[in-house]
Amino acid sequence: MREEIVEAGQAQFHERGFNAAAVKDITDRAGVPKGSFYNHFESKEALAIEALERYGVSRRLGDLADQSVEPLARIRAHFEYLRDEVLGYGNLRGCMLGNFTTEVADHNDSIQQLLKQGLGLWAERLGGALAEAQEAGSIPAGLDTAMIGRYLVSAWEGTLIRVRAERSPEPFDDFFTVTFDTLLA
Amino acid sequence: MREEIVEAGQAQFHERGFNAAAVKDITDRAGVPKGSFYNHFESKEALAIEALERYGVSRRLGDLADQSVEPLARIRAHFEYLRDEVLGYGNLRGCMLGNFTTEVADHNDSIQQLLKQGLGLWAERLGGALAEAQEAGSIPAGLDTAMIGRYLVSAWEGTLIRVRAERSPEPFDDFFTVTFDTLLA
DNA sequence: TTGGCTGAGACGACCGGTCATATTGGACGC
DNA sequence: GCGTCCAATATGACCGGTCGTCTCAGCCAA
Repeated sequence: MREEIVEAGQAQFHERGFNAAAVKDITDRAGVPKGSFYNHFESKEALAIEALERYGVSRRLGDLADQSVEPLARIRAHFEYLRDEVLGYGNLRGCMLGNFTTEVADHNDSIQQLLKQGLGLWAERLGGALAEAQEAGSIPAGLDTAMIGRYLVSAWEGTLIRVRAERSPEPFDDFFTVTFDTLLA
Repeated sequence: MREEIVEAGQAQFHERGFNAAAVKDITDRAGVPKGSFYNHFESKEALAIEALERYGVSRRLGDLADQSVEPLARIRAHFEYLRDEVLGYGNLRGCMLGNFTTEVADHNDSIQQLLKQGLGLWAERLGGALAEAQEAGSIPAGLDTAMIGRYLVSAWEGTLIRVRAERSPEPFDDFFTVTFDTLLA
């Protein structure tokens, strides 16, 4: 039962956002009685924290360190994976890390800390793969790879905002073209 | 009285987001009785739409077309203006366009349309200034300026997400350095 | 019988919106 | 200029609904 609640929670938070996703919506989706919720979670916030942690894992940051794939190709595949997920949602929902930052982070220190770590880790992993790409001579030698990694997190999160505003995958094209054909070329 | 409500609405929506900003919070902040609200606005959503339009105007996109300033300097000044505003909020709040996109756009077509237009206009203006900079020889000749304009909107919105997650202005440094010293250099 | 777990529904707070009544401002007539 | 009337606006209590959380009666296993 607990597992069903976590999955349902993640889906509802992702789809509606934290405030608009009611505990009742989550338990309905999980097919469990609403009263049972507090037998498993201390609060709605506690579930949100667990859902965010699960989401972070599903970003598959490990792929960015996969030595069997060329660094630049890894980075591209990573963003393609993320893009394809959003395409599967019909260009809705965005990224849970970005969504929660926007809706919750200013007012909730626990969640803000978690998001800071999550986004920071992602940027770091990107920076790592970029450094490898630089060593391999795939990207210009003068780039500060840690900084570019951070910039790409920004560019990606913003791309998702545009995808949602436009309800179109076209901003992804901008991201891939400018990132790989201009910035990293 | 109506003006007070609009200003209070904009402040509350910006600070708390659409769902968490109650009509009562807005009227309290405006110093008007709650019942008066519906004499001036049909609904909370109607106020949000007006607040968003006001916010769009306050982005001062006209500055991007100011012929008395060099194009690249205009662009930089434009982002510095936006950055300074966020610094004034203590690295909280983000951009209302991005915030509403994240929280509301998936579920509200009217607001989604408005946000699409708002972000699109901004990208277009940036693209225009970039094209001028390119003609002036300030940025590389091979760049697709319209696409870069769109990419910069993404990079900026994502930068604001990181600023909020980290509660730190450092992501702005990444933005300015990578944008002006790498991407447009 | 006892102890632990479960879950339906109660609880108090909050929400957007309504509406009967009160107040105000402007137009008109003297 | 002043008084009256009416339309417009203001007001705050109320409405029905939703919300996160908690409680306690019921159930089940040992």
